[in-house]
Amino acid sequence: MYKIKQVAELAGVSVRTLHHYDDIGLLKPEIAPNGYRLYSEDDFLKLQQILFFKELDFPLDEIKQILNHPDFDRDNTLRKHKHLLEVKKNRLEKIIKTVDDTLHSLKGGTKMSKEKMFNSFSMKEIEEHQKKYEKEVEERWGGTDAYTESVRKTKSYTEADWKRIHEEAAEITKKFITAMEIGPDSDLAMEACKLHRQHITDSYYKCTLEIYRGLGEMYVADERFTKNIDKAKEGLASFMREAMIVYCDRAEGK
Amino acid sequence: MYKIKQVAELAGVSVRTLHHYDDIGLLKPEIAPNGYRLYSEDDFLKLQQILFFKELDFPLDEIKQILNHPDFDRDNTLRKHKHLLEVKKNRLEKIIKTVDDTLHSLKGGTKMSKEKMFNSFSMKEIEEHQKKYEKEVEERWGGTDAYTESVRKTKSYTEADWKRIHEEAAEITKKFITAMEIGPDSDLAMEACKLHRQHITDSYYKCTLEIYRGLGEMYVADERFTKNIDKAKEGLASFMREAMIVYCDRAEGK
DNA sequence: TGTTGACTCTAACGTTGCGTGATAGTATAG
DNA sequence: CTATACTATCACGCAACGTTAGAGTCAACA
Repeated sequence: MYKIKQVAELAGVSVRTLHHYDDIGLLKPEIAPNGYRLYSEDDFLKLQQILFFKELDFPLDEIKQILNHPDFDRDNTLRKHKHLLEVKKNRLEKIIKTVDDTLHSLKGGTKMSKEKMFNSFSMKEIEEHQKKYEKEVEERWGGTDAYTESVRKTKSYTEADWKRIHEEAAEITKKFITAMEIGPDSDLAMEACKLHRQHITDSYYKCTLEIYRGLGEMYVADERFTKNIDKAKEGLASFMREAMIVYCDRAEGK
Repeated sequence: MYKIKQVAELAGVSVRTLHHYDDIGLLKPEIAPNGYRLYSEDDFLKLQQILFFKELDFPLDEIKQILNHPDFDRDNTLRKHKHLLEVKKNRLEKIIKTVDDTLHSLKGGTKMSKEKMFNSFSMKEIEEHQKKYEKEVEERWGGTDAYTESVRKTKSYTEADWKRIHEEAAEITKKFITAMEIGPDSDLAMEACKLHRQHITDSYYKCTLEIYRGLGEMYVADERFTKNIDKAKEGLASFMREAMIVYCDRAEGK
């Protein structure tokens, strides 16, 4: 475990930066009995990810959304980083070329067009890739509006908010696990679904029956979701899907 | 001549950005009778320089200092840009390498050291080059303290301040030109030196006799200074140097 | 045991470079 | 003459910290 100054020095960031990341819920360390922050090895890995995202000019809010997402996949993310960094490098090479062209032009070469003078500064391509990245994250969340609402809502969440949300989620997971012993159409399973759906609506975005049904499918169709959910109990994702289908069918009068 | 929206679109910056650059005195266009801003071809060249500096993360205050400096040399500056951009590109390549190393580590490769995880993010080398750049600019200004005072002072100058300063400078130049007809040790030449030195002290930094003497030497030793000053009249730089030496000798009782 | 310097905490103001919105004047096309 | 687009200034807001202040904690030292 490391104290804050040690982390700052090893990572090349300031103590203030680490305070800020803690305050906004991006990188929250353990707290010692004396109130000091204590950072783990895993915190270092997370910090490295954060710095990769920062290098690509992602805003901290968005980095937080991505890193805190249930289906966050480090390998996949790193591959995307590499690609975006190559795009950024290409842009830099274009700017260097523009410097050369400008030098040549000043030496009595042909006059440069405005387009040639300025197009290398454009962030368009990088922003397009960022948007594609965001869209990919978004597609797992059930809809553009839902995603937007989620981002808007979670933006203002305090530490206390997050703590409560995570506790609620843990309680709901317990109910689902207990219901696994009974059946996906049991009263307990239905109650768990009701609470689950309500939790998503309260904390993230309005979860319609359509979205909820699609979410159940995703829990199984996307193995990253499955793997993450099954961490709590093997087979939980599959069970939740079944229960969610029953819940939605009943709610729709089927 | 171009209106603001045209410039914004051609250069890929926002109208607000151009307003801001006007407000802070970085890029000041002509004003049409109807109050609209009008940008010239030369403004485009200047804007391109600004974007090169921005790409290298120079603060706008500093860009302004550099661009408004009497010995600003576009060729030399572009060569430095190219070099700094290469340094920035090298850093990016190191970050890409770190991504690869991290991916390899995650695949069961050896555990990465903290140093290996974080050292590529360092801005140290870039900052060192920026400092070297700044120091070079600084060395032409007669001393570290003088430079610092100048930056501090000019930071808060308004448009009206700059206008007055430039008018004063023009009047002083006129006196020097008239004094060329008489001699470097004439009363008029001495008066011009007195006003010149006072002008520098009032507007930039405390100009001691030592600094003033050194400035005179520089006006001739550095051909960029010479070229710039001689724009007003051929041979003016050399004449000013002689007059400044006489002025300093007399002030020191030689 | 007390002192001291280093390190830690929280709080809050300041900085930079615009984005955004409001209000009002100017220009041009229909 | 009207509507729309473009222009002006003004001012608040934002993100991501830097910086400073005041106070608590810890370990080394006298």
